[in-house]
Amino acid sequence: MTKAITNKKSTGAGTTRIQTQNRQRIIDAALEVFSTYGYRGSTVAQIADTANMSKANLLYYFRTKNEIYLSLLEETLSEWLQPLTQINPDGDPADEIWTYVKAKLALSKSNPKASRLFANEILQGAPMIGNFLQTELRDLVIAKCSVIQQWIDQGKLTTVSPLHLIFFIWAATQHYADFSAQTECLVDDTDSLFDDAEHTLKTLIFNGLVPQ
Amino acid sequence: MTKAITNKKSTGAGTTRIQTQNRQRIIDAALEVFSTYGYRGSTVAQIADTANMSKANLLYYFRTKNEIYLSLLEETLSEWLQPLTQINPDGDPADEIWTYVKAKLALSKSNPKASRLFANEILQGAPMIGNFLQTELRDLVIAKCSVIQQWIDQGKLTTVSPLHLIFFIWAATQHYADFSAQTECLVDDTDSLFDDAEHTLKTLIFNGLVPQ
DNA sequence: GTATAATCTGACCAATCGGTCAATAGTTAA
DNA sequence: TTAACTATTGACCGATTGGTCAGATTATAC
Repeated sequence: MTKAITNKKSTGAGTTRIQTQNRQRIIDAALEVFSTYGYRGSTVAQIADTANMSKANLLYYFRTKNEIYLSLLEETLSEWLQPLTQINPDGDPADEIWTYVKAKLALSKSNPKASRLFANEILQGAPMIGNFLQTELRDLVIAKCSVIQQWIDQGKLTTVSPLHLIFFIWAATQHYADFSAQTECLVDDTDSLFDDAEHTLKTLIFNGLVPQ
Repeated sequence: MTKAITNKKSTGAGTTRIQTQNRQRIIDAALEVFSTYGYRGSTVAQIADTANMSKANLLYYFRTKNEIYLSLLEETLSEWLQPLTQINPDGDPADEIWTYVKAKLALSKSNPKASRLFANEILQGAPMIGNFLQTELRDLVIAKCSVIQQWIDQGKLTTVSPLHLIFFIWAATQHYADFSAQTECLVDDTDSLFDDAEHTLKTLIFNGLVPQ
C-alpha cells in the first residue's frame, strides 16, 4: 500500500493548482460513496455526481475506478493506524492503553466514514488491502502485542491475550462508526453518545463488570 | 420485517416439494453472495450461479433481487436476535450476561455469514431494516436495558450504561465474524481463536484489565 | 396414458456499467 | 496576441445489469 499510485499526466513533475484541488474533491466524494456502498456497490457516475463533476472529467484525473479507490485507501490508512503506533512501551500500561482507546474513539467520532471504508473493504474479504494486512499491519500488531505481553509479565495488567485485547478495542471503538445507523436508532441522547461510550468502556477495562 | 414476503404462484396455498427445496437453495446462495458483497454489490446472476440454477429459473421463485434479499433477512434476523431475548431477569446477573456473551460468540463462529449480512446492511445505512431497528429491535433492547439497570441498582453489577454494555458485547463478539478477513491475517493459532477470545473477554468483563 | 399444471430455459430487452475519444473551452507564459 | 498546454465535455463503445417472455420440458393428478 505504500507505493505511489498517483500517475502524472504528460510532462511529468508539475502538479497544477487545479489538479490538487480537483483530486481532493474527487477523493472526498469517493470517501462519501465508497464508505457507504463498498467498492462493488459504488459507481463512477455516483462519485462524479457527489463531486459535482462530469464522469469524463473525473476519469481525466483518475484513469479507473480502482485507481480512485486505491488512492483513497492509501490516504486514509495511515491516519487510521496512527494511534496504535503511538503506544509507548515506557509509559504507564493503563495510561497507554486508555490513551489508545480514547484516540480510537475520537477517530470513530471525527471520521466515521474512514472506519466504514475499511469495514466494507474487510467485510468483502480485503481484496485490495489483503497484502497490507499480512505485512505492515501484522508487523505493527505483533510489535505492540509484545509490548502488552511485557506489561502483563510485569504484573501491570491482568493476564489476557494481547492480540484479543487489541481486537476488543478495535471492535468496541469502531462499532460506533461502522454501525452508527443502528446505534442512532437505539440511543436517546445522541449528544452524549461518545461520552457515555467512553465512560462504560473505562469502567469495563479498569474495573470489570462485577463489583469486587 | 414481520410481514410475509413470500408470494405464492397461481393457485394459492400449495407449496410443492420442489418449491421448498429450490427456495432454500436460493436462500443459501443468496446468503453466500449478499454477505460478501452487500446488496448493491451482488448480482442475480452470481446468486444463480452459486445456486447452480439458471438466472431465469431463480427469478421464477423470487420475482426480484430485492425479494430474495428481504426473504433472506427475515429468515436470518430472528436467529440472530434470539440470544438477547433469552436474558432472564430472575437469573444471576453475571451468569446471564456471560451466557449471552457466549451465545453471541458461538453464533459468530457457527454463522459468520449471517453476521456479515447484517453488517453490510447496517454499514450501508440499514435501508431495508431501518424500520425494524426502530421498532422491534428498539423495544427488545429497551426491555433488556431496564433489566440490566435493575441489576446495577441492586449493586450486582458495576455502574455502566446498559445500552453501551450491549453495544460492547455486540461489537466484541460480532467482530470475529465481520472482520474475519483481518483476524485471520493476524492470528497464528486459528483453532483456538474463539477459545482465546472467550477467555480474554471473560477476564475483561469479570476482572477488568488492571489488577486490583 | 393423458391432460393439466408446475418447472425450466435461451433469447431478448432497456438501462446502466466502466471507460474512450475527438473536439471544445479555459489557462498560462512568451 | 498568440501559441502551447491544461481542463472539460458530450457522444459513444462493448459489457453487464435486473428483469421479461414464449415456448420447451418435466412432474403430478386422474
